[in-house]
Amino acid sequence: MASQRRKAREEFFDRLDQLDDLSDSETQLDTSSGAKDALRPDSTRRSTRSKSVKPSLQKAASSPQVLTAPVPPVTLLPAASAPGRPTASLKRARSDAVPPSSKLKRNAKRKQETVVPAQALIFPPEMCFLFVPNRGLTSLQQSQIDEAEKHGARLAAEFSKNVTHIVVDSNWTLSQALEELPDKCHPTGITMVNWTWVVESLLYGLRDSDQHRFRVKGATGTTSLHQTSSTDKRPAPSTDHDLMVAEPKQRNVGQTTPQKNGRAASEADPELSRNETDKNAQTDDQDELDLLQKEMDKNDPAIEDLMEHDPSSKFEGNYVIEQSSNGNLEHGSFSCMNKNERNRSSSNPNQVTIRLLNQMAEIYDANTADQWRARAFKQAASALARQKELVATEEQAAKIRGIGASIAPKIEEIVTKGRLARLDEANNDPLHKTRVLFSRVYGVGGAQAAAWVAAGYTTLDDLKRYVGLTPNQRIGIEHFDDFETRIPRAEVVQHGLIVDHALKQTDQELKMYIGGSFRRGSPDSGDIDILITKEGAGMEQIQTVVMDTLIPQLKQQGFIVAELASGHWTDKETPSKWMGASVLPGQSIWRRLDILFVPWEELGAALIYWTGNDFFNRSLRLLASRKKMRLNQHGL
DNA sequence: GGGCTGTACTG
DNA sequence: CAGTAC
DNA sequence: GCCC
DNA sequence: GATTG
DNA sequence: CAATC
Repeated sequence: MASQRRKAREEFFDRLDQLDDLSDSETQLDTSSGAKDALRPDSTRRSTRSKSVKPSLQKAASSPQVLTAPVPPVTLLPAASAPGRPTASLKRARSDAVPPSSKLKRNAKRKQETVVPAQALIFPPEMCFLFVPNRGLTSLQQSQIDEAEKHGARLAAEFSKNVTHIVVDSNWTLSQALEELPDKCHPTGITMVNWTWVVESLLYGLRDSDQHRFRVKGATGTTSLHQTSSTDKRPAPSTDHDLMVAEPKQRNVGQTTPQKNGRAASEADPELSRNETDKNAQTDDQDELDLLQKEMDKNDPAIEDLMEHDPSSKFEGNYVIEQSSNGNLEHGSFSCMNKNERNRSSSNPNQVTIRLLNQMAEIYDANTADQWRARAFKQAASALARQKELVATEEQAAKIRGIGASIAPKIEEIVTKGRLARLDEANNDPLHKTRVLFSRVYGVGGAQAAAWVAAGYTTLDDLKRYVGLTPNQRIGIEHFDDFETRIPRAEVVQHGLIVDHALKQTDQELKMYIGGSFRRGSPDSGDIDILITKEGAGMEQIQTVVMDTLIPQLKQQGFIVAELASGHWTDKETPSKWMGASVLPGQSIWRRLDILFVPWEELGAALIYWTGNDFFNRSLRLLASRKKMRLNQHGL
């Protein structure tokens, strides 16, 4: 029986291994084999908790019957309408014993190389920096400059021949920066970079300045002002590969465990040719590879550590799950098994339809809290997003999986009339609009919104004045716009760097990853998801260090400005996440920041979860459950 | 008809 | 426990 | 609302 | 999908 | 096999 179980799990992973990338409505994920390997019980899963498995072997029925629990009675009070069905609680058999048997050598090796003496020289003596601006600096900037100096940076007080690098505040444009410089000086041949370059170099070793994100805003070339470097001819050269996340334009060339490939990678790794897809991009690929390689040779823990590497964590069986008989499962319909078609939303001919369908979903979310109907509309919209052609007729629409008898005619209606009566109806209803508005506040959902509307409130201001808001809701209202503003990818990095910096001061061994849409390669994100882990560490240790040291420090620094949820210790459970808000130095907009405490053992599963997206996770978990397994953020 | 992911935090 | 969020 |  | 007619 | 649950 135990072996059957094991086999099932093996198969589950094998299937996953066949995937090149994941389905995602917006972006493509470079499925890191890292995550998969991490989750995979290293091939020969020895009797995972098998004793605990045995007793409950009877049948799936022994596992939480909650699955069939009746929907609780719905009361008439608006606020109480349609509560979610209680979810099954898992029987958990947490194993904290059983140390990882085989650390991957890969990792061990990497480890070694990674350890850099604290005060290593980062900037070679021939470099000379001029910072722009070089007065009126924020304390953060000043300390960064100090730090740079400690690591070998030579500073110039003003422009001179000696200057090799002009470092411009990341928020400044090129023209702004030039005004700071003497007119006559023509910084030809001098490298212009933005501040990020220095910060990243400090944290991770000298960065290649010839990268997009180090460009001064408004500059055309990557580096030298008037030097037209031929490397800039291509429209979008290397972007983020040292971030090791989804490569926006082409298939990910780099291995997910690049450090292992060493030089050989660029030569004749069969893996690479397998990945080769775009003949025209050959040179680009080569260049990118070289760049990537350079980074790897320098082998900084680099941002690579921020997001992705091969953690070689291993999974410890956590759940007592049932293996009843069960035959084979056809899985033609799991979106988690599809590649992402990368149909850029901007170019999707069904754009309008998608938007309206999503609005329909919003209605059911906020108005009637009908999660299933809302879900159906969202899935239908998502299905349309995957179409390459305009879907104009009911017949066309009905063929698409996820679109049925009710939505199909709506699609035709939208395409022919440009509008949807049902939606107009709702939009003309001020009560509906107010409900939707209210439920957009952080901490307010459909039920609360409906209750407030029913009580006669119509504006956010009303709520502030007359309603007993929870602290979180108050923050949600105060920063309503902030929290709805998308976060540019570059800013996500900034937040990540600040956290990472503080992290390293706390304990060099702590590692962090940025997850969420950032990790999926999105050009912008709704919030910032950060996973913190440490080799060999458990949840308690990480939670403690983060809550006792990291968070207070970041608060004191003014970076963390709000705490929305931080959990509390109980007899049995250690808090596993922190949610709050952060602000970049010198800025005013608050960003939603989530920090997750991830035990080393669970890194793989945690990465899967926190990389998402929603649809992907749900699909993958559903797939697991059909196989009589359960997947969550802790493991399979 | 019955399922639709599975969990954590707040009040 | 319901509501909300991830 | 969709799917099985 | 299972049941029903 | 389609309609129904």
